[in-house]
Amino acid sequence: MTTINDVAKAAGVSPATVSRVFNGGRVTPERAERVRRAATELGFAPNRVARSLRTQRGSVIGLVIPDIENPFFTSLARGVEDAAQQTNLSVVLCNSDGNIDKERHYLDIALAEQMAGVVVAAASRARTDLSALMTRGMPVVAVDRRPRGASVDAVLVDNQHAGEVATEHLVASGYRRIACITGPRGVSTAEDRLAGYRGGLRDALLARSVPVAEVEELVDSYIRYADFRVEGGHAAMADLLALPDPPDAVFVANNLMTVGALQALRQSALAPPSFGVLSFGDVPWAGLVRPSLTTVELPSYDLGVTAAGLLLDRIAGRTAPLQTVVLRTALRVRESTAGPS
Amino acid sequence: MTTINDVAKAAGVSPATVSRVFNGGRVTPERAERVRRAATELGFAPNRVARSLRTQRGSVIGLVIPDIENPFFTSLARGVEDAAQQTNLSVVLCNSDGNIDKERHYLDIALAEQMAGVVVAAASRARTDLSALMTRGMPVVAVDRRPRGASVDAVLVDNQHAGEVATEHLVASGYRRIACITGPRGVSTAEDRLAGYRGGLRDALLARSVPVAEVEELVDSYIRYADFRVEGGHAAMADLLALPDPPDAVFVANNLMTVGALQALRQSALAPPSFGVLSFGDVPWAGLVRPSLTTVELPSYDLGVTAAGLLLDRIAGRTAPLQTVVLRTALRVRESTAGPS
DNA sequence: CTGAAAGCGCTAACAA
DNA sequence: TTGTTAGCGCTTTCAG
Repeated sequence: MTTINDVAKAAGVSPATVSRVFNGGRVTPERAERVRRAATELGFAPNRVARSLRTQRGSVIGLVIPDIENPFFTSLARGVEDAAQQTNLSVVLCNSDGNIDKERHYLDIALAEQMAGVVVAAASRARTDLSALMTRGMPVVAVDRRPRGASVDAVLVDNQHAGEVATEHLVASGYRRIACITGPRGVSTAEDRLAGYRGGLRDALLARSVPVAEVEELVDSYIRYADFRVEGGHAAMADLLALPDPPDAVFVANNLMTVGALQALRQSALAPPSFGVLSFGDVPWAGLVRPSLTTVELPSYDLGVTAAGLLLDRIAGRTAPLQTVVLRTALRVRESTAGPS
Repeated sequence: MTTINDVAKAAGVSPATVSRVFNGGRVTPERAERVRRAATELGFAPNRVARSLRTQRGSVIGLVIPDIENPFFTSLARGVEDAAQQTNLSVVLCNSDGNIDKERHYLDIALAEQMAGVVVAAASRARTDLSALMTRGMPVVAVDRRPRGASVDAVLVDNQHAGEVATEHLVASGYRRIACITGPRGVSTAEDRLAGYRGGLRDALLARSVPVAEVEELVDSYIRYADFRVEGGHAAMADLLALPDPPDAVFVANNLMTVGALQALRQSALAPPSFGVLSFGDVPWAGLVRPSLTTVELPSYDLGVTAAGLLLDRIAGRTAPLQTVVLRTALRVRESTAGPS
């Protein structure tokens, strides 16, 4: 392995000068040129590990997400990677599986590895603990969810608003008994999307002059909490269909659960659009299924790019006050919510 | 940041002893206990960067793939990550986009970062150059494609055999004019799948007593080379449909192009299974589209696990001769190839 | 502008 | 078994 010393010797300068050439220090053009030539000749590339040790700052950022196989995070990851690449930073992929312990393990590694920073889609809003990173001054940006009480930059989507818009769309399409399958209790994204659903549906019921007293009970009876996974969506849908007065449409709070819900519907010989289905979170194949699927499109790639951008700024030393960026969603209407009958 | 020295001081031992405690060296239980206690009290975690510099071997492996957004690689990546995690190695994600230069850049970083090893799905069989890594003794495992002339362990699937099986299935289902959309010329996976198609179809035609002289020409006329991407699949399918005697079924050599092909079919008001569609490479939604999609299922997750396993063995010092592991595919028959009529 | 020298935190000989 | 010592390759004062 050729080191900075080899290059220095070959170019007839000191190691310090070589270092300066590679880090934008002031060196006379003539010597700089000599150094550069020697470097290419010897096939020299600075040893990042040594540099990291010396500067106490690595050239790697961590990306902690629940699961890269969820298309939402796949795309987010790609955004982070593309943005990081611009600044010559590498991305370490960490799948937490929504498991608090696994997540903590990765955060510890981020510290031990002296990573330059971390982008984290927290496993839990309440229990994810970023304080160790903060204490050591490691830049952190939260995406999708912001851990409670953590003072970090965050990039989010307006879940509640999107949930409301989605529900209103189902109402407007003529569905009357609209159910909601949301994520685990206590997970902010799940709660927010549910809140949007609640708001949208409550308004609709009141407009239909359902007595105020009955509204809450009616709304509640059509809500199921699941786990943001395929199986959970399946079980919840099956449960809803077993109701004495089953729903005629469902707002599913994430893409994975939508897959499960569709399976359950099929097993009951039900299909959109006579049974309305609206998925929160796009899936790559939404336009291909027959009928095509109406979705709330999340800007997952941009979420990644934006989060990485914020992180890179912090790494570069920006000291501005904390920011929260909220990216907008878009309701993409397709066939699965064309209306009953 | 607490260092090994702080712990040593607190425990009343030498830094070397602390190091040994954390690396399985021989230390009397009593002192080891004292060290461990001091370590937890001080919240000490060994600095991986310093260790990497000292040992010349990092605790990070590189994963170089064309694109994490391709579900095949998503799943492969997850497999690699899961396997690496077992050994406390982290995975750096590198998307080459099939671009030779981007790929080389990442391989250079692997060197500079002193990564413990690299799993690579080469951008090009002919042009991907692993020699720099080999020279420096960095363990490398190839997945999916094996760069020409590189002496590395490899984990592959039997593309040709799978292509043959797929084609035979289309024949058996009653389709008569079976086309093939494959990947770029010179890409081994594309060529192998095509070879399988050729073999399968040739046999079928001969069995149908088509004159030997005509067979090759017939087969060739239904072959299109595309780029393994959605757009390419779309264009190729459109082109095939414009033929005077258009095909009645198509074998598409990867999942992305299948999406494009399906779009093109839809635009021509054609649909499976009257027009047979068989995709090489599974897609998460294959069972959900209507009609559901017959696919050659690739063991992408296991490909990742196996490759990482091989790599970890090498990192651990295995010196056994080079291995090539071929994982088997499975034809998953669904509705899209139920037959014409 | 340039070079000498001092480590960053850790591990691996070598001695004891 | 334990401690001492000498770096891994780089950056960064501090003199010159």
